[in-house]
Amino acid sequence: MPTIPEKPALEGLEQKWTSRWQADRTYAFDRARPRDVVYAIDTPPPTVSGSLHVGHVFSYTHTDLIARFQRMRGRSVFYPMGWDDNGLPTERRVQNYYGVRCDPSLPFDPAFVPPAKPGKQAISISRPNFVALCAQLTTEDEKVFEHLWRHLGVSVDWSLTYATIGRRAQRISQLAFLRLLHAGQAYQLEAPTLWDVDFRTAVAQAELEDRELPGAYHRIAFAIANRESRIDGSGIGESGNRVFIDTTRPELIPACVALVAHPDDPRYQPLFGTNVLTPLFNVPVPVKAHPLADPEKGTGLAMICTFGDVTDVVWWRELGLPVRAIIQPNGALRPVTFGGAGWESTDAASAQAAYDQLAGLSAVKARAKVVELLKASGDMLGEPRPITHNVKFYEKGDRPLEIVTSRQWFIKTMEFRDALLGRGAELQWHPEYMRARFENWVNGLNGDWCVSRQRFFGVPFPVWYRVSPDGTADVAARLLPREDQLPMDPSTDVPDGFTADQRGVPGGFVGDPDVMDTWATSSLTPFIVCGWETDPELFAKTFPMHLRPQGHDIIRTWLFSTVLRSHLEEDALPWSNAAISGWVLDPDRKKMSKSKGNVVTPMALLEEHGSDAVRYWAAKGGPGVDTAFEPGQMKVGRRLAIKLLNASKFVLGKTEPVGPVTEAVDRGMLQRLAVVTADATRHLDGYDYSAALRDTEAFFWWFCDDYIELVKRRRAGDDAGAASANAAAQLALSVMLRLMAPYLPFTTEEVWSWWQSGSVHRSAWPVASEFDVASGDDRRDASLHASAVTAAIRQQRSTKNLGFGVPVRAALTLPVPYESTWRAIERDVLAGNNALDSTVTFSGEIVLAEIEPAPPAGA
RNA sequence: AGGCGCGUAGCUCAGCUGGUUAGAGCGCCUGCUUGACAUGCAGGAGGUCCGCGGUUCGAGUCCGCGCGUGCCUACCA
Repeated sequence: MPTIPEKPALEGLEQKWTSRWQADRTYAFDRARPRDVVYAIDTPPPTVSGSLHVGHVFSYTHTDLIARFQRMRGRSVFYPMGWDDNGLPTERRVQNYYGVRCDPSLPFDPAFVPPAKPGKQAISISRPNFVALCAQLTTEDEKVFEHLWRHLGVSVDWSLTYATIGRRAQRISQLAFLRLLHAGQAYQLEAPTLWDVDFRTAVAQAELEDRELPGAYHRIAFAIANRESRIDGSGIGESGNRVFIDTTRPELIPACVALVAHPDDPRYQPLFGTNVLTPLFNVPVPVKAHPLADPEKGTGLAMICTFGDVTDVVWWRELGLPVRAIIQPNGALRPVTFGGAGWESTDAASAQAAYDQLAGLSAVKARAKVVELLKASGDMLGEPRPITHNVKFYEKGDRPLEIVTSRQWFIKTMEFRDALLGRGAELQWHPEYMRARFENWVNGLNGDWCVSRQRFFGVPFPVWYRVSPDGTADVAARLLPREDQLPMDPSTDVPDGFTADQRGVPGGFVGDPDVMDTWATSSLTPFIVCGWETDPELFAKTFPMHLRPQGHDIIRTWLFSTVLRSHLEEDALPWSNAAISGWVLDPDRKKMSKSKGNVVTPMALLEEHGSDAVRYWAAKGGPGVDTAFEPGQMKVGRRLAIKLLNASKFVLGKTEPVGPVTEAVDRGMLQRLAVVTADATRHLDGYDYSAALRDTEAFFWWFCDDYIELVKRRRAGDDAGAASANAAAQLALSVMLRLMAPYLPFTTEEVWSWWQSGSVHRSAWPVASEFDVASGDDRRDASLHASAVTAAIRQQRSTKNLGFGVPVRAALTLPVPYESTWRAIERDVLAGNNALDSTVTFSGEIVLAEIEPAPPAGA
């Protein structure tokens, strides 16, 4: 006999079942099972120092739907969770939380304890102390995150957790790096690099974002050094001995190394090959021709600086120009001496006088100063013309990126572009069209991947250098650790053959000061979780993995870099499927974001509506589809869950007698459910969880509103008809609970526990053979006809204002095909509609009902 | 500027390979204590399927053009 609560409710189900699942290891991965039944998921490790938002709940639910479906289909689901604690967001949080800053020159202080409250002045601490604080804080954050995921019902195996800064991740990151280095696929190069002047670190192309910024065109005169080359045309000064450029960055005039125009631009033909003089500084610079110069833009003549933007880098490289760098890593203009090599000027004294007013200023302040100087010298035509333009920023940065020449580590990507496109074609995308995002990105790559960051809380490069007699690092003389020494930190570990006191001294060694880009570690999540190079047995069973779920915003970063690393190390795709979730949009159809102040705290949301209700909303947002944040949908989900409790209570409230399923309405119901099951299975196999939910949900409501209403009186008896109804209803309930288990894991588990042993989440996904008790004929029409006649009678009741409590007589006109089903459904239809009797004629094509109140009993 | 989505009821969305009078839920209106559920049930109103062309016996669905909207990429002179 089922044990059913008097008043079933959703409240408290999350607590009850999360602890039970944990105790029973319901979602534990069984590594003893063979590879062909494993289903491995590489789920995004959330940035643990960031805040969780509704988007996380949305997309992690999608992943969990697939995980639960695959588990019920008999797969051994490998579903680990990671924490992305590596990198800048954590550093920032630690700095603010404790009021500290990292100074790598300081020695480790084992006695350091952070202040209870951050002081006004940031305390400088050593790198090991700083990293320890990062680790401490992220551990706290991880607990909060894990609690939320458990509360949401994500069926992760929590014994498989990893952190991207953890020992395991560090070892694999360093090992993979050394392999790339040995293979010649990682290299170090001194090159112009995108640089954030606040974080003082290099950043990669993938981390850029454009922001619209107000700016202004300044029309600036360059003197034509050779007076013979007179030219005409627009943009050229009337006097003929000056040419004009438009620039938004006049402060870079001292860094100008050439002017450039399109080779076919008639206005500037005479200038090509000649020199002009920069204003204020009188530095001779050549006028070059290059097809990238746009005749339509500005005056058609551009100033090439080292370096104002990425186009400058292209011009500089392709035209073989010298470097005249003025922006320092901190963003300030560095001191320069005019007249010396590389800074030749026809008037060094006045150049120096001008520049001395700029040195030490930030770019923005220097700009204002240069404008002032240009106005005074008469080299600026008119006033600056305000424009808005897009400027490249580091996605986490506050000031526009500069381009600074520095020594950085790179991983080769450019030579693998075609191979990566091939991998993108090989990968199954859900939805299919997301592949275009990947191809778009790969086709647009303009350089190898810069992986070094001048930061602290990250995986160090496992490299030392010999120190030259002059005390500087000899970057050509690398000292590498053995693989069995990993993970290591070159700032504290000592290379073989050296002693600690040789650090930094001539003839000694020094560690590479940089850490890896977070994506250099995050791109290895399949390796970290599958035990690459550490657990060959596990690796063979889980890699390549089956599913990478993620948002479309990180296709260019996470997905791309993971495909690259897997291609380089294993010559394979890291996973066979990528399921891409959409955005969560606010009611104005804008992406939910903190800055808009429209972010809802996920935990509050789960507590308000219930986890199953929130999951329902998330599940309705199909793969890749941007979905509105809609509490209304969560209420619908909640109603569904409550309805499931109540309907289950009703079905299980009377389980006897049971017998063969003989009645047409029962058989038709089961036959329809068999179709629903097949459809839902097919949809989920294709990662279309929302379509599967739609089918299942629609059937469930029909089951409640029509089927149960039709058979509840027959079922109340104890004859063969009741036995048929009981058997059918219980089978249907079992199937529906399992079909809904991935979506409503708490509710379905609760009901399952009333009458079944074990977890519904470990039960078998319904299959066709379960419906054999109703096979052999096709009674689906009978069940549909019963519904149609019921609808017609209900409409009459409503029109004539006859409540259900009023017994009626019905005169029915039914379409001819009903002749074959009517006899089999008549009893249920009449009972289910409180109709005492009926007269029926078969004609026409639509169902017509006329009803009148039946005479009172005994009349 | 290119690429990719999207545009269907007041709102949020389904409508697969083209096939009767275009669907669901929410909201709205009108009723109903019917023995699981008023956290419920029944009924109803509500649509030029963005526009214009084309293919077809037939187009919400396929093709072209346009408009609107969102994202990705490019655009820093």
